[in-house]
Amino acid sequence: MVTRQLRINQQFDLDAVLDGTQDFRWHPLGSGWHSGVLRGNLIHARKMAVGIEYRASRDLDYLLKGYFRLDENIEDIHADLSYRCGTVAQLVKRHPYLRVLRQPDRWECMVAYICSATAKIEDIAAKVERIADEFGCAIRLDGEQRSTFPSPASLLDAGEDRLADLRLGLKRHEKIIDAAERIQDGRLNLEELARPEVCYAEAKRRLMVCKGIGEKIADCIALFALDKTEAFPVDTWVERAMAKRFPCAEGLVGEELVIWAQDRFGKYAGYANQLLFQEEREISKELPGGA
DNA sequence: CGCCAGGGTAGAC
DNA sequence: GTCTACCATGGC
Repeated sequence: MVTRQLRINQQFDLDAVLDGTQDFRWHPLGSGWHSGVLRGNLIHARKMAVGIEYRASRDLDYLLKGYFRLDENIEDIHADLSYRCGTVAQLVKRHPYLRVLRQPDRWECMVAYICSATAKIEDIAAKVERIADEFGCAIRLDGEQRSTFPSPASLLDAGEDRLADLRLGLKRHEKIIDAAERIQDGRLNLEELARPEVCYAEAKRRLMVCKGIGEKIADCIALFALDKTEAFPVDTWVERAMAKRFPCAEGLVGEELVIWAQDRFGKYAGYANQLLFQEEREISKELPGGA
């Protein structure tokens, strides 16, 4: 067991980062602590003045640096986005600590977003947790027990019926099994798609072959798990946010809107996407029912 | 009880 | 190409 401080030499706020809802496997523990599962590691973390403090079974500094994208300079990205778009410049000021996570378990991320269609955030988290608790391995830390996320092989082993018993809704068990089979037999290789040589469009195309993965979910996986920062997932929130702020993009649907956004926001369109998403969510929290 | 919540798909026109 | 019903589940 280790307790470590990870010093972060750039603007960073763990609470704000985890308030973004890209990774569904974090929940609050009280007293500012958060519990999460990263690549099979149970971790307890809290915000510090100059970074974070965490407890885990081993040193996770390297893993966390990748996860939080500390290898890139967020200020440069903010500057680029702000130069390209005044509207996004305002959003950067309002959400300076928002980050796009690079999720280390690509498979888990894929399953999580397959579970995301027409579900509320808490429901998605609950579904992912149910899958882990049922088919993953128990892991413990300081009296808390959670579960690793099961591999494709583990889920195939368990079988579609047992997955269906979890009541994931919208025939998600079929879609998850289909994805697991593709990974298992090599038709789909997430590690390869994550390589920089594989471009965004190609990665997205390969993902969309899978059952239950359309434009939006493919973009989520590409952005959060495959390191394609130009991915631009258009859900109902982003659609609303865009309609309000970019009347000139009115009428664009599906891929047309994605291309428009990438043209305007550039290589880090995904960051602009998350800023729009976060802002829209906060607005709706403040004014329930407001258009 | 009716409504809605991070979409995707097949079938109809 | 665009529109529609349907897919399930839980919470309010």
